[in-house]
Amino acid sequence: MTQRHASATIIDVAREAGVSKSAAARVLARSGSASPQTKRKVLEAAERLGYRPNQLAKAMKSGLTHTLGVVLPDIANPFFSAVLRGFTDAARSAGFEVLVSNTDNDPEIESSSIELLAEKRVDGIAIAPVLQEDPRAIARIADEGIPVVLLDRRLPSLAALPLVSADHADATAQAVRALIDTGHTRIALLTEATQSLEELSAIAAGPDDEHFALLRPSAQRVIGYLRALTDAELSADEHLLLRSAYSVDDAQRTVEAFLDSNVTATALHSTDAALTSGAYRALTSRDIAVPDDLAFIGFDDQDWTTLVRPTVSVIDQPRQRLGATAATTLIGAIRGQAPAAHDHLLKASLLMRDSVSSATQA
Amino acid sequence: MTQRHASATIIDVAREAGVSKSAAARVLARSGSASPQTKRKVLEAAERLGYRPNQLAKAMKSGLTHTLGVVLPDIANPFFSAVLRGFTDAARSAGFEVLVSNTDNDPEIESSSIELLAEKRVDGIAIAPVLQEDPRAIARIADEGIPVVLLDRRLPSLAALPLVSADHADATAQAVRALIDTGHTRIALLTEATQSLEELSAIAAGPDDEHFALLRPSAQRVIGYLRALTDAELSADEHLLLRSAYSVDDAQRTVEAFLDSNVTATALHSTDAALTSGAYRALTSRDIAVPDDLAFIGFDDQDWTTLVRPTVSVIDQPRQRLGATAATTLIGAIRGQAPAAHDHLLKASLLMRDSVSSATQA
DNA sequence: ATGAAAGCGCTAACAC
DNA sequence: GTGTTAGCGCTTTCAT
Repeated sequence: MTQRHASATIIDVAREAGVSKSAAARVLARSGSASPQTKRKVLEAAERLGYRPNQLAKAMKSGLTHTLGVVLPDIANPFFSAVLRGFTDAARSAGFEVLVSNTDNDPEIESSSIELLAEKRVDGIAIAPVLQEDPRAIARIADEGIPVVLLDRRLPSLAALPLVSADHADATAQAVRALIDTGHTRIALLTEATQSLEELSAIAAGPDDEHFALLRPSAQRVIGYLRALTDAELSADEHLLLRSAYSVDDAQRTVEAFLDSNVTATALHSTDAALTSGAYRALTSRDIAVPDDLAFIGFDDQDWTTLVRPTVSVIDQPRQRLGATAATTLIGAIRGQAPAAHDHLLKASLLMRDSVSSATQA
Repeated sequence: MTQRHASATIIDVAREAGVSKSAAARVLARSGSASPQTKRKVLEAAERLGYRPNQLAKAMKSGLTHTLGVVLPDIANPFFSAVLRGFTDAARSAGFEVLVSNTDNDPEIESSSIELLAEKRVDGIAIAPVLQEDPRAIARIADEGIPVVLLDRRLPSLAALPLVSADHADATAQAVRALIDTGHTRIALLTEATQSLEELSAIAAGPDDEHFALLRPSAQRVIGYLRALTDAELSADEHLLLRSAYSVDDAQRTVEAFLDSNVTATALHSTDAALTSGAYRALTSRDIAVPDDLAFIGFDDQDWTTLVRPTVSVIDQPRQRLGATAATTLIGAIRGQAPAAHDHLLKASLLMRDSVSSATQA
């Protein structure tokens, strides 16, 4: 059976059916008209030959590949793999395939990936951009009119592009509010943000303007923290802002140092997945009784959070929905629809579990 | 700046440079020869116009898209997302892009995905096939000469296709041997396999023949268990084979029922990721002291296994390497190289942690 | 060294 | 209703 490659073309089908190329094309693409006879002959010939339309040729004619590109830092990361899942599902149900790229947060790889996707003529691209100064590859394709949507984060020079992300400030605010509601007033926040408390406080006091919109997710989350405190008439304390790099180990060290210090807090919220793992390790290594000595709310619904005891309360981002929204936004743009909104900020939700006691405490 | 779509073509470049289409083509593809002058003029024109080669057109001519397809049950599953990561990395460094599809273990979706990938003329396809009777879509593309490699599992009717997977039998044997070495003789095995102990024992007693090769991963793992027992002159006990569906909840129920029964065991090994989570939950819910009351070895190096106390020993499959091997095998086949081996069975490794006591026990 | 022209598989006017 | 033809962007003989 092993026949050599080269599947039948529309010409082969036409010959086999004894009709012209265009007659065959019309039947196969169900466009134009054809007599029942022709239709039958063509369909049978196609069946017999195992005809399979060549989408490359179609794309050359139509200018549409029905393929979307998605550029992510690391698809092995649970957050992005869930986003990708949502993205591919939404794409598929709209008749699009998905070309994926990893960047490992390397600007070089990012731009070459984007360039390649553009050469393959994808109809649109979703990008969780590397946080860098000069994302010229992104700017270029956007300039050329290829639909682009930003995922999870925005870059200052790319303010014009639509964004799909979680509402980072609200996410953290939810966690902090929940802690305040259960009686906590000394709430530590583990963050990747590097801005000073003054700087962040100034932005938190203002509206959600451009200044705010251009902050990284980590900084926006701190803003949510500060606003929740302010709403409850609590004041922020520099010593409760624990700074860590995006790394489990660094987060663990940071939290351990905090626990070993004489700064007191009754609750801790960590603002991303890696920080949450690191913080949890620190709590374990220092034998902290959770929630009695310290209440804890993590970030992202990682599977271990319900495997450990006590189970860990978390802020859960709608990961698959983020991906799906990015895909549908892109597809809308491809179809020439005016976007319903420039940005899509999806709300995260708080999953309350045992690492926060429900009882109000002193 | 927002100019309308349609990037410059080679004709535009030729005109801008004042040379013929073919001259421009030769320079841009660095094939054939061209005078230094022509070269310079063309390159400058291309630069000025922001020329970007159209890979669709190239593919139409060459018959090669430099795109690989990969069809997986669920890319949000950590095992497959790691495999995908390895796959895309290897593909990219060989100059290939990757088109992904999820099947959700639905045969319909699988075949339509494969069909679509074939229509897009991918150069090769890696598939972790849905376990079903009649994978005709796979058989068809393989018959047509499109390079195909199977990932993680093989289907009876697809014995001719190359396979890249972990050495499942060896993986479980490693775990069981380690338990035996620390003094255990009553070792329970949590498995998805549904075959009877007799049937499996018969296969375990034989060589790694076709019969063995066509078993599902879960059954191959049981074979490894049986062989490790035999090697240590221990006999298998039906009661120690705990059967569960592929689901955390079912695994938890199964293990709880076992713990509540009067069957005794001093060690437990769970043979895939979901079963491991479920088993761990059961151990927690029944307050089993690990490793003192029961030693435990899980499957797949999930991140929670080092977050819980005691940390959980696991069998770790080389996930990214599986993906990378699939990609390189495929690319080799595309380039017409005879495969180094029909199958690639990669060894898993045992990560010894605290859920097994190092001391030999009675 | 360079240009003209054919063709990859398909679609869409346009005639008949 | 059906066939002829041009052309999407590129590569590649083949002359010149």
